[in-house]
Amino acid sequence: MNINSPTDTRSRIVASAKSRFHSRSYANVGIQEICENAGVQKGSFYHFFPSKRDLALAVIDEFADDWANGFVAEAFDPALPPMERIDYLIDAAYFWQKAIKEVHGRMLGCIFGNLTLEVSTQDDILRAKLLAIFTLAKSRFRDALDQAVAEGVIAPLDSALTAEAMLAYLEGVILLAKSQNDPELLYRLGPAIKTLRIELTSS
Amino acid sequence: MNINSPTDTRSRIVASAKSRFHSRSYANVGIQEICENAGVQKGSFYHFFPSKRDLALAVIDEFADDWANGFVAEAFDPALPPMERIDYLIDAAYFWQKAIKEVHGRMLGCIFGNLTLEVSTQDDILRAKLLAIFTLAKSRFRDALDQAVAEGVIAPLDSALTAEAMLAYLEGVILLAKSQNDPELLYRLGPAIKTLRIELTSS
DNA sequence: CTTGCATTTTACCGGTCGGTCAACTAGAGT
DNA sequence: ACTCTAGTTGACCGACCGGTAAAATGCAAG
Repeated sequence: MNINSPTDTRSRIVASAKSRFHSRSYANVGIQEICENAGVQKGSFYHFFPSKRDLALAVIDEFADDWANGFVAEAFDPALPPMERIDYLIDAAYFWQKAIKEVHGRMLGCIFGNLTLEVSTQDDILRAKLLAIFTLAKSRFRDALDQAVAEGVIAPLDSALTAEAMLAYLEGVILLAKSQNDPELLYRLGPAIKTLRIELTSS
Repeated sequence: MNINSPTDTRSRIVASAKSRFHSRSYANVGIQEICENAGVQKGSFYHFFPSKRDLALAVIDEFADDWANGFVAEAFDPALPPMERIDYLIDAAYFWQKAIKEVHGRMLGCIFGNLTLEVSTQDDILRAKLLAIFTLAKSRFRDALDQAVAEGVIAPLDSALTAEAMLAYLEGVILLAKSQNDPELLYRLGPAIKTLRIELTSS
């Protein structure tokens, strides 16, 4: 029992799966292929993961970590004026997708969105995991909106619903951009996210 | 060479594939399963479709027809005031997803969106087909916006970009609703589509 | 030196994948 | 009657699917 990773087998599996699930799809990528790319035997895979679904859960976790510790942490920096955080996030998403396309030749979009549409009718455990990621993202938007309202930067609104609407819009723009294989759509449509508003209903 | 369909084999295949691709995914549904459900032999399938992809193209076409001749035709009725068409479309999408969930137990979402995220990095022909569907949908939004501007109902805006933003928003809301398996999200977030605005840039 | 456990290797399971093929049936045109 | 062809059948292809099991390693603690 070593506190440091005794081997990097598990992480190589996850790394291989991350890029493949992102660039293709869940069902289209087999365990065999992942293992070959990671230089691991299939029996060894099943030592670390009880099933393919558990690999997907680990992949989602790692992507969520990358996301929370990467540009999203920068975008939602509390030191930034709240509405600028949203601009920053859109910018970051744009540059990220653009960078992926330059390297990979394709707009891969958002894995959370990709996986959601692929598996959420077939696997409630994966769906719940994805939903938790979206719920977290939504709360970042909401915090920014609440602060903007508190500072008088924007007029009062239903921050919970508007945050959800903004997240939906971001996912939708990424979807459409993927259908065009063109990240520039994010640049053109992204900034309109701040025009979305859902009013408070009289309680 | 009969102008009437000599048999309904082909249409039974497509009908079986439509419901399965919609409720699961493209990669997850095999030709064998489709054939069994349609009461058709696999060899017969390949008499009508050169490949699985061609079946997907036919499925997309049929869904697009359903869509264009169904509630979308009603929603985008030129007799309706332009902005009401958009309300109508959102309503129709909500009731449709709700009806599907009541029958099927699941929110299945939009097949065009589902397929886009699943296959568009792997098959440019399918991606192009899906893109054409989105382009058509976009033009319906745009026509409504142009007319609303002409009638002075809304302030001038960039109708092409705003139409695209609205379509993106609709797809995004459906995605999020699917992640929650709850069509009510469409009801709560849908109406905010009319708050989206992209201004004309000075030419 | 031995025990014990985590890891790895290798071979294997039944089933399904998308797709092919040759043989056969049935109906329409001549 | 004969031919042509669209449609249909069922067997078959190699490859791959997710997952299993047992034997072999390596390594660390006693």
